[in-house]
Amino acid sequence: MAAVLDQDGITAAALELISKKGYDGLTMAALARSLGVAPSALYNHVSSKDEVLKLVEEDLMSKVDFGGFTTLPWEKAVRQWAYSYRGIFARHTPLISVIAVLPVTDAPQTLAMYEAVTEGFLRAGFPEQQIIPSIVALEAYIFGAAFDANAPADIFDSGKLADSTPHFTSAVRSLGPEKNNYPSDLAFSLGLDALIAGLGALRK
Amino acid sequence: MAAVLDQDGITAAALELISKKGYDGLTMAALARSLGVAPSALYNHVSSKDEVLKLVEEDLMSKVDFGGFTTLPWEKAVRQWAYSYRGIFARHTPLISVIAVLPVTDAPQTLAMYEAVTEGFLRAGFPEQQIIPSIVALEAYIFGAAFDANAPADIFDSGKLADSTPHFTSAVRSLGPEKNNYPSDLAFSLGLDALIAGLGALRK
DNA sequence: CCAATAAATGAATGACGTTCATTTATCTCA
DNA sequence: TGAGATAAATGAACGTCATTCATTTATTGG
Repeated sequence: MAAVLDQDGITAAALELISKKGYDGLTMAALARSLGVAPSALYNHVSSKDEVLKLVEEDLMSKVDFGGFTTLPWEKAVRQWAYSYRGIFARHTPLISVIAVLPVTDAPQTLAMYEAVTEGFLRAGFPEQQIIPSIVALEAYIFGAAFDANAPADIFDSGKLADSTPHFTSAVRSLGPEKNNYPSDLAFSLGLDALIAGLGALRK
Repeated sequence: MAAVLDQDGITAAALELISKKGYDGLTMAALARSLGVAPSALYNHVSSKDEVLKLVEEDLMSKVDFGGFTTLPWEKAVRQWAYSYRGIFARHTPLISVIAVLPVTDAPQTLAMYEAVTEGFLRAGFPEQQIIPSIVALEAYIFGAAFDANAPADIFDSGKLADSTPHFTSAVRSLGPEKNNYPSDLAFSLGLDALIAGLGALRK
């Protein structure tokens, strides 16, 4: 029979569906409909919805910009990589719980990224044993920050409990003249600088 | 009618169910069964499963140890708080996507924690405007690290693609004589030290 | 040209969260 | 004491999912 479907097409359709309807809109039925096919037909090409998510994840990983590790000083390369990584996964937070625990075996794009980042760390003078822990720490921060980037502006509104949390409430107010100015970007930059400085000191 | 149920009982039952069967086992039906009640009875006390998750979250927040902020030097207090926070949520990662985006309004335990942490930062000499961004950065790292703590030991096994990722594969091997020695704890300590050093420099 | 195979179909299944009309027990107040 | 009013529990029913499977259909290779 004419191959209407394949994994690449499914991945592309899933990405488009996610961008239009979000992760709630990503159902096997909706995915099949967008491909003009019955839901059960998808199972000839993927074994489960989880595999669809893995395909999407790999595709996203290939879009993370790690090019700086061959052209820029280490600090700038890390910053560029981290911003790109966070920017992409901030719009795909439901994938983070999958990725963070997913073995890299048979995830070529993910491995390619790790290889490039590792090379960049080596070139910058990191001892080999420090590299993986450093990358893990950076990734943890990036994933956490990706969640943050989706927080509503009023996440720190203490509401009617403001009286019992005076210092916190005042600190929130101090962020700007407008109430509830959530500092996701400022915080990301602040923490990233700290991590870069602290990890950078591990170089020999 | 005799009040068989209330929010505290539901929260406690949910926590026990989670600890025994994990988050997959936390269904409204299972929760009701563990309370000796019909599923629909739960809806007299909570408006949705999401509210159950919020109740669980608040309960966990009350268990995070932020006591050091009144008794220890800032660095040690942050470390104690961060380890406690990560330790608790590492076993509750499905909640992280909820928390990270949940307004603190009407979350008294969460607010109490933020108030204590804010006070600790003030006492340590942080400018008011730097405090919330610093906390946000630390929390991002803690949440990301909580995911990490659940990664399987062989997450970095490059498998048959090892040949195309020589530097990365070698860096992973360098971590220990045994293959696939996942450095979640080492990485957490490394990144946390970096963050503490970097953020600590913001004190006046 | 036929048989093997890959792919698509549609009906069915079993979880799951949630709703709702109804029943049941307790509390309030005359 | 007794009669509402009310809070709480019930069980049946829904709609939405992911997933399975027997069956049909089209293509391909020997």
